[in-house]
Amino acid sequence: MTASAPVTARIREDLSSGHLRSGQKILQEQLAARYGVSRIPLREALNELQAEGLVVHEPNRGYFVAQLRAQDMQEVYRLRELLEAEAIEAACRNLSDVAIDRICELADEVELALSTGDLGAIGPANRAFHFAVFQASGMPRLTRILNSLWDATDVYRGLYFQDGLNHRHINEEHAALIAALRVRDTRAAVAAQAAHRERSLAHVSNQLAG
Amino acid sequence: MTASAPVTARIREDLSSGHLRSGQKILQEQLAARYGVSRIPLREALNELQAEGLVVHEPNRGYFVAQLRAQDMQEVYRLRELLEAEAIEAACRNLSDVAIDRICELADEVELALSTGDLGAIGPANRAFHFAVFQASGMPRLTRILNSLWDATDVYRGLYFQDGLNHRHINEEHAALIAALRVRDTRAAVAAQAAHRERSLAHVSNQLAG
DNA sequence: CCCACGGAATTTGTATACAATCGAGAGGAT
DNA sequence: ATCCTCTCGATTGTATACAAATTCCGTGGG
Repeated sequence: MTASAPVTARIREDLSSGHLRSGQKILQEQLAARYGVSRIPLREALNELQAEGLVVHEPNRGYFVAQLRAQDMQEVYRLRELLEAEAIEAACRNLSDVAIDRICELADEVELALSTGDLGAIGPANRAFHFAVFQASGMPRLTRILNSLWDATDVYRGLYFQDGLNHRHINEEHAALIAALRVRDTRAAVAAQAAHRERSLAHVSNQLAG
Repeated sequence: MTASAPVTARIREDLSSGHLRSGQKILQEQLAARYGVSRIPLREALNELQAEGLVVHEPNRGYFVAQLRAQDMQEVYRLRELLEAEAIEAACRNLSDVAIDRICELADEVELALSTGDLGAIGPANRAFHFAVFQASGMPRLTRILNSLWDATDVYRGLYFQDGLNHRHINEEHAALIAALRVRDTRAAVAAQAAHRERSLAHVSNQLAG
């Protein structure tokens, strides 16, 4: 999709900024006008978001913003726990040394973005890093599902990176993951990813509560 | 979607019948004419199928039938293994006795469809049975992902039910699953589901090889 | 003989226009 | 007064129409 990809991104922004509120009905014409496109690419974007569970669709009634409760959040993280472990185990079997070097570079980019405070770049850099690992699993469906799960909570993760207290932990945990991958210590790699995820979950849970 | 739901079903048929072949480019106008609709609901259907991995989309180049290899099949079944175990464990915690009775009825419907040889009804009945269990997990995203994984291989499962030799196994395995659920024996329930799935995988693998 | 280039034709992506459906609100019956 | 029904407005879903992109094929050059 050429026009619908930017639209998808803008809907995500409106979701995280609160312009689109939980449970609210989505007026297609109005949103399309807001984004300066017609209803057709908007609907394409909404369908994509529906696959991620961010909006729901009822035939002849339209799209609604999904209501994310703490329970949903826990489900997403539980699924991530299962699937990321699988991805990392497979990646450990597949990763070449040069691929690990590449992943290391991506971690450096995250560190750079964190230190310079380039808020817009942190999220994408972090995602690029983690998904370089996931993709190494050689399991494209798994990677796609994980993408979808990350998207489902991305909305709430924005503020996580802004809190400077987290920066050191993030870099340390990334380093631990890479170290484990280098020596093909599957268990340690899975554990590093788990610790990383738990911290994120804790933050997002607070976010949702507050 | 009102018009695109039937279209999705017809694309699935064309996929399983071989009218749409692996890797083939999809000509939207041609397919839309074949189904007697415009390109818009067709595209909605294709997007849904893309989320399931049955077709792939390249911007400004169009949709292509995904190429399923044995490796992809194994990925799908591995993911099912992980996720169905999770779903059944959660279901074991949630299921009430009356809910189990309902599931039992669904198993009876499968048995009925098998014995009467109502080929069109077996697949949906079987799915209704298994997803009644999955839904009891109370994890809507998990259920949706499983749906998507089942859809991805449904195309190849058609012939599985037609082979009368499988009927007895299917009924026995369903009964074993229900029995385990009744006494909340999580491990046995997961094992029953696993045995059921393995048999299906074996059949589908042969299918793909031949 | 092979490769690169350019333009026409096909095909995709999007905007506009129209038909079908849903829901709110007025009006009347019980 | 409350509930039901019907109508009208608003909104969705789909068809048609048009612009942008890509692919294919023929031509010219190396």
